[in-house]
Amino acid sequence: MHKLANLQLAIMQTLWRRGQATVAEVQEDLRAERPLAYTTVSTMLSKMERKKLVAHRRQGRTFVYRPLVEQQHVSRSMVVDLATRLFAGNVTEMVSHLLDECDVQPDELARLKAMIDERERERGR
Amino acid sequence: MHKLANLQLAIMQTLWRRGQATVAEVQEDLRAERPLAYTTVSTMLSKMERKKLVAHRRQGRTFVYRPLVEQQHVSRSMVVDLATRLFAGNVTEMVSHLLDECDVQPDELARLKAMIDERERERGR
DNA sequence: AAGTTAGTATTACTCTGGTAGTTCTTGGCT
DNA sequence: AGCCAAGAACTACCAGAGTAATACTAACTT
Repeated sequence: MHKLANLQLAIMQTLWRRGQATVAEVQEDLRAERPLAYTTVSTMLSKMERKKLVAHRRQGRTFVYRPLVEQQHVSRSMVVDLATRLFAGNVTEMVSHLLDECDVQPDELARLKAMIDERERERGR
Repeated sequence: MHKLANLQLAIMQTLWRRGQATVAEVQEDLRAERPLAYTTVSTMLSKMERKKLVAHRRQGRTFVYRPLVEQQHVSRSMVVDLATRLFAGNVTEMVSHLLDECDVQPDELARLKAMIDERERERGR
């Protein structure tokens, strides 16, 4: 069960997006949102490596990191975890809160309904 | 923006459910899921009081705690926070993951669709 | 009145996440 | 060959969550 904290998740996001990245690249990607010292990113990546979230290989003198866990996997476990802790797994309530707060576009709603129909059909069989 | 960690959220849940509670009651409620020393719960409540999450009044020699933040409020901010951090606010994706993992009953799906229809109607006007 | 006990107050310790400075190393350039 | 700079390694520090033992206090019981 992988549950990532704020910064660690942000770092994983850039690794997922790029496939792999050096410390400098991760730092660059995060700069706009949160400007961090080079060594901060580096330290974090080391800690994440200890936890088997990422791995690195050498390329010349620099390290190139790659993710070891899948985005899908992490997303799911975090979403489910929150749903469990907040609503005892009551999905409807969770979705309700989601729709309340983020104001969702009509086409988004349509897509959602389509998705649900899909599931219903699968279930029905 | 209130973002509660694991135990603190669990404690809030019991306060929300009961309206108010003593340390002993909270401890009892949590016992099944996580057996904690009386003083652990007590310490935690003190810390939460410093953060204005709860308040207490005396009743005889014992403290009765009550929540200072609303469940709705906390739920929403935590859900939205996660949606933002995981999916850049893409609600559909979040719901998709939700439905993937928790396997949802048909009547639950129906209720979800109904809810979406509701929103569509509101939006349409 | 004195002792037991339920409960609060105090203190302390560990772990993880986050942040970064300082030092060491080495590859590339002149 | 020797220097320079980029990057890794090491060390350190703080805050917050979680966990609990110990010390103190006052209420009830006999």
